[in-house]
Amino acid sequence: MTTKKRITLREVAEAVGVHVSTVSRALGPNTRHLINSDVVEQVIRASRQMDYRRHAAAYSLKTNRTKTVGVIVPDITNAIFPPMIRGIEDSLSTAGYLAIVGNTDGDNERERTLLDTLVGRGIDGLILASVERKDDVFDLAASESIPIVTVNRRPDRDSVHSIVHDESEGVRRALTHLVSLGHRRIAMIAGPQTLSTGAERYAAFVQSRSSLNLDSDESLVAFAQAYNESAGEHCVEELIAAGHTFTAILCANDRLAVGALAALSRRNLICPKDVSVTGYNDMPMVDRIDPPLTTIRIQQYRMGFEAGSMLQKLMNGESPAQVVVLPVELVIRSSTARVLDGR
Amino acid sequence: MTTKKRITLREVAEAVGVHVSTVSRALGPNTRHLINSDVVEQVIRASRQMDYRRHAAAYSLKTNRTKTVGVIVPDITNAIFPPMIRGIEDSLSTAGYLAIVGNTDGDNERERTLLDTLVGRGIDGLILASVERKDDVFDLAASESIPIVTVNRRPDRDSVHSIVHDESEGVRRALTHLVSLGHRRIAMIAGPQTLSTGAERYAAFVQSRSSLNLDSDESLVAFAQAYNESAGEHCVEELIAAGHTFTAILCANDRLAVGALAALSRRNLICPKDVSVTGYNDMPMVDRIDPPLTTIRIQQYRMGFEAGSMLQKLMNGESPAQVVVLPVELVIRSSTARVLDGR
DNA sequence: TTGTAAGCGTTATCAA
DNA sequence: TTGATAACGCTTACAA
Repeated sequence: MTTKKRITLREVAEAVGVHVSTVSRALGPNTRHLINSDVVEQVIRASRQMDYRRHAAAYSLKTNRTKTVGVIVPDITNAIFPPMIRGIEDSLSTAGYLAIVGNTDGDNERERTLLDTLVGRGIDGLILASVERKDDVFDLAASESIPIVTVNRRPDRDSVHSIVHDESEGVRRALTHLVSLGHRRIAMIAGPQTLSTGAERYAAFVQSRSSLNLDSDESLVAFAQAYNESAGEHCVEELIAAGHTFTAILCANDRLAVGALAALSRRNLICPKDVSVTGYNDMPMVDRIDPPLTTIRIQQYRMGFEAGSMLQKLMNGESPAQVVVLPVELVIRSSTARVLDGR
Repeated sequence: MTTKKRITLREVAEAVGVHVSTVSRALGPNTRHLINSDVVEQVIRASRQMDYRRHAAAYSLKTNRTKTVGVIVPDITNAIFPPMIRGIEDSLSTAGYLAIVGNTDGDNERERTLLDTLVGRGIDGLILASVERKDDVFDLAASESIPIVTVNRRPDRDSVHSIVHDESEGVRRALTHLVSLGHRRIAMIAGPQTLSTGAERYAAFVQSRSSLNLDSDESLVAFAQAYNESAGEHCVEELIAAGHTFTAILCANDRLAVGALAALSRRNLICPKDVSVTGYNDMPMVDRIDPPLTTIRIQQYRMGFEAGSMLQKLMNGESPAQVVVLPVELVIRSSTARVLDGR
């Protein structure tokens, strides 16, 4: 119950026997050089010993910087986000920034309120993992003219800083892999076309399919309304209902793939014997499901880390590369297999 | 690119033609009554129209309150936490509090750093979901004399405010359910005994087992080192290796149960035909696994909400009930079935 | 009912 | 190299 009193600059100054401003300067890495090094030494020792910690509010009031950035994710439950957040935190904390992460559950209203609270608190920067191709919240945030970086997705707009993955390459690899196993009639469960990942993966599919000379039947594509399991199930039903045959399904996302797997087994179609399935993201646990999922691995942690660094540059007034495109990797597991009968 | 300028009290005051302090009072719900209601009206209208927002740092500096609370969870990936966090946020936001949630991944060092950053920033209160029975971080936080509420778990200490569930009742229900299906030899996978939930559920098992007159063979209990799937698998191996027979396993947690299921099927034991399994928590997805898990449902959202309310009372200097114990519910699904042969 | 003024802990400008 | 001082935007005695 020892109510620790907060130590202020003034107290440190008194202890050392110098003026407050001297202490302030001695403690700031950028102003330290102005002060006699013995004094700096003394000040640092004293502040350490007295357990001085800068009063964040006072600092903010004076400098108008909070050393805080907001992070908005669509769904914290989605296992790809925690590693990403960790990456963001790790890169930001080195420079003394704190990340406040908020979760929108895809609710646009909630996202707006969240942004409002964050801006109200005064954040120095914003990382958006939730952005849609046309995004009010992004526009709103941008109009506040605080630095923004989007991760994983990007809006249909120029001059947006973002960290994304090489979507075409990912789709191309998955498709090439399937083709190398003898598949020719390959269906796709495409993601929401309102998201850049959804649109780009679909475009890449169309593109790669033709460059690989595959049957390009439009009815072999089902569009999911959301990146979740039930949308995946629904799409499989749709594909089957359309009456077309296929020996493989390329899914725009692991959760869609998980749903697809469930729907297939409900139809007594065995994966991979009857139909091969690929996912996208390599989220945690997909190596533990039945069958372990062949998927495209993205760099979750790194994506976050890079976003943090990019944002820091922006906040320092530098001009980092506008877009960083991270490479992806094909992870082959047991949900894909050689096609059985010649076709 | 319209750099919106921040509106200050002074500007609102000028617009209305009164003094800053009048505006301040008119805007504060507690001081509003001091001001002529016409003026209040005017001030509110003006501030709305000018989009005034209180400068959080200035407010904090003056009042020494940040309207911010820290929330520390062990593992955000664990699906029981997001609903809980949502509950916390919802209850706190009504009073203008912002929750900053941090994730420790069970890393004690990280937890300490996190607490440090939070305290450094000045939080008005703390919610700990990560607490162990003996917990340095809790002690540290307590020594800062900021209000703390623990959720879901509690330390072995008196005078700790917390929201927990009725663990004995939960275990009792699960066990009674199994007994009602004819099971007599029931194993337990107990959770880490360093956590209150682990210890309490184990104690309840021992207690209920004797009051139900079951075989009380100590080797029918395996202790998991952590609440995760691999620990669950490991424990099943241990139980089987011990060579004892059992027709059911009561698991201290859903993730342990998921692991147990995996291990059983690897041993070609069918659940629930050969052995019934129960979980604990009713976390998302356990109704989708194979077989859908019989489990004890805890109130994740409500737990968070109550924690938020309790903390608010504490922060207001009130004295809420020290411990709130929430009731649990048995959810019967397909992982439990009547025992086959008389035994 | 409203105004005055002090002060929260910093940083930054200016002088010394 | 250091000190004095003002200012950041707000709340809150105290006065009027």
